Amino acid sequence: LLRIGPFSQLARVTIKTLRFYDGVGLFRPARVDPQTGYRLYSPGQLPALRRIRLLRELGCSIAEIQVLTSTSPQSIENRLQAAGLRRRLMVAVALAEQRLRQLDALVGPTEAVAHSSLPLIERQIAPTPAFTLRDSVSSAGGDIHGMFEVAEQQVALLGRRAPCSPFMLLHNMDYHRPRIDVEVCIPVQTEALGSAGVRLVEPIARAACVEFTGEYSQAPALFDAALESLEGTGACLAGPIREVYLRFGADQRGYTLDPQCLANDVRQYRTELQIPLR
Amino acid sequence: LLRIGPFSQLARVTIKTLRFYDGVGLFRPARVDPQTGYRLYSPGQLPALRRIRLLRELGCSIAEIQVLTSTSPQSIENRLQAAGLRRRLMVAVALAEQRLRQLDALVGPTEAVAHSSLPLIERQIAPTPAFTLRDSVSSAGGDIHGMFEVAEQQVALLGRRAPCSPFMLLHNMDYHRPRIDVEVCIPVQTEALGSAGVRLVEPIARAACVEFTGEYSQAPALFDAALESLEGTGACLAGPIREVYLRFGADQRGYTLDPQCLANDVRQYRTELQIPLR
DNA sequence: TTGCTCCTCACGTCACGTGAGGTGGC
DNA sequence: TTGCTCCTCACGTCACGTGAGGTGGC
Repeated sequence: LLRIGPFSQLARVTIKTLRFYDGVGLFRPARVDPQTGYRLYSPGQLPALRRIRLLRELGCSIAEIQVLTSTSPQSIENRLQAAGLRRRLMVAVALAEQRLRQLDALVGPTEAVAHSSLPLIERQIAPTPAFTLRDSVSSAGGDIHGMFEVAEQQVALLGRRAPCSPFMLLHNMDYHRPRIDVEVCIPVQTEALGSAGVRLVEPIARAACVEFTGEYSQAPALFDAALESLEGTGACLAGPIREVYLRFGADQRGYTLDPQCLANDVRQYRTELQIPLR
Repeated sequence: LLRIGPFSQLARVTIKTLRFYDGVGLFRPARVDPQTGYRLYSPGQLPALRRIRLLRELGCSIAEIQVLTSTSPQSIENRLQAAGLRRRLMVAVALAEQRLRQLDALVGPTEAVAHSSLPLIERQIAPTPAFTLRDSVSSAGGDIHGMFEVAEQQVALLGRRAPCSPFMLLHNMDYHRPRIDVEVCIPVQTEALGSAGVRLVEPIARAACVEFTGEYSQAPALFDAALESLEGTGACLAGPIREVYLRFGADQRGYTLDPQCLANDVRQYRTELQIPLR
């Protein structure tokens, strides 16, 4: 059993949210220590909480979720309700897209400015087995660097490093926030699938790709420019954005990397941005 | 100058919202009667309010809108901000679509149930000049019938009725709400374009169409079924849904309709549902 | 006079977040 | 003992909505 802190990190919700859900009776801890009042959660409760969070993000109110999750999950009513959710979300998406068009009309024809010659290349990205570590970090600091250090050390212990570039998934698809939801990925050999922390990272059917040199802080602006230049094409974002580190710096404490992919000077760093489209 | 009530109807916002915006200084009435305290708005303020509402629906906070609308609308910062909005909305849409897929995965493969043989036909719909009347009405009552009566009477006065079926646009794209945003449309001859209340209703490049017989109350369920049966196709809702009244009842007070499109018995009503797709 | 609209002011709502003041565990 | 985590309780936030109690205009 986990205390509220570790459990909240696993579930990617705040402690405050867990206490709130306990208070309204939506999601209760597995056990409450009668001495201390500490809430204790079991990892087995994660799927239930994930379902609740999904429904919230789909626009359900707490009261609706109470109803949906209190009845047997296999009941027909439940499925019908789920169908209603589908419709609701489709409608929400359609309304959002309509507003997008209204916004474009309001701002006026985005002259040729944005459609400058950004060297966007469309590619397919193959599925990749990788050791991954996911966390919500400050977009400012060097937290991601630390995560890569830990991940490389773990892979070194595993002894199945694949000779490919490490990369990162940006799950919230948006650089412009104080905190971002990132998953750092170290490619490993296929045989390592099944080890703890290793998963098959999904392929991308259609990715718009750009490379850049130097500081990582350029990525957000480049991402914006890429989205802008896709404006008239009707393309939509279709999943987490990836940053692939072609040449980068590393501490190499407890592991060793191929010197070909390393650079001492930030100005020689080389990174590719991959934007999944539909 | 209009009092708050009529202005709120024109702008499709509540009186409470207008008072709230006045209170926080976001959107002020053109004049306030010093005697009564009555707020007086000019129709010329409508575009500004529409812009504010659009920004709200795009997810801007009141504070952000204050900043965006206080500077000159042509300033470069403003356009950049608008670009940021574009990104924000694209990201929101992508996240929503991702959740849609998660939902489908959660509910499990929607067996062959929904994909039953709904006779959906894809068609193009031509642009149509029409006299239109738009309002937010209760989805339960017969308010829409009343709107059609008024509209037909107006068109009779105009004397340019086109021999086509009247129809309705459901702007919120969702039947399942207490109040719906509808625009009733009476087709008129092209020459009537320019008369008050007459506009060219947009074409639909791709519409999924179904006809049904009898009570209008069947439309919501049919709409749901249509969306469900489109599930695997990747199609998205692309605009307001239309109901076309092929055969229907009418009071004909002050106007006369072609008997071919009329039915005395509800059971002989004939309606087509047109769902714009992308 | 009636019925409708408008006013202000205070409080409610929704899903949490913030912060104070205090305790438990290593 | 220190530093960290946890607790409760009360209040704050955001963008309005609700309702009371009262006035203006035809």
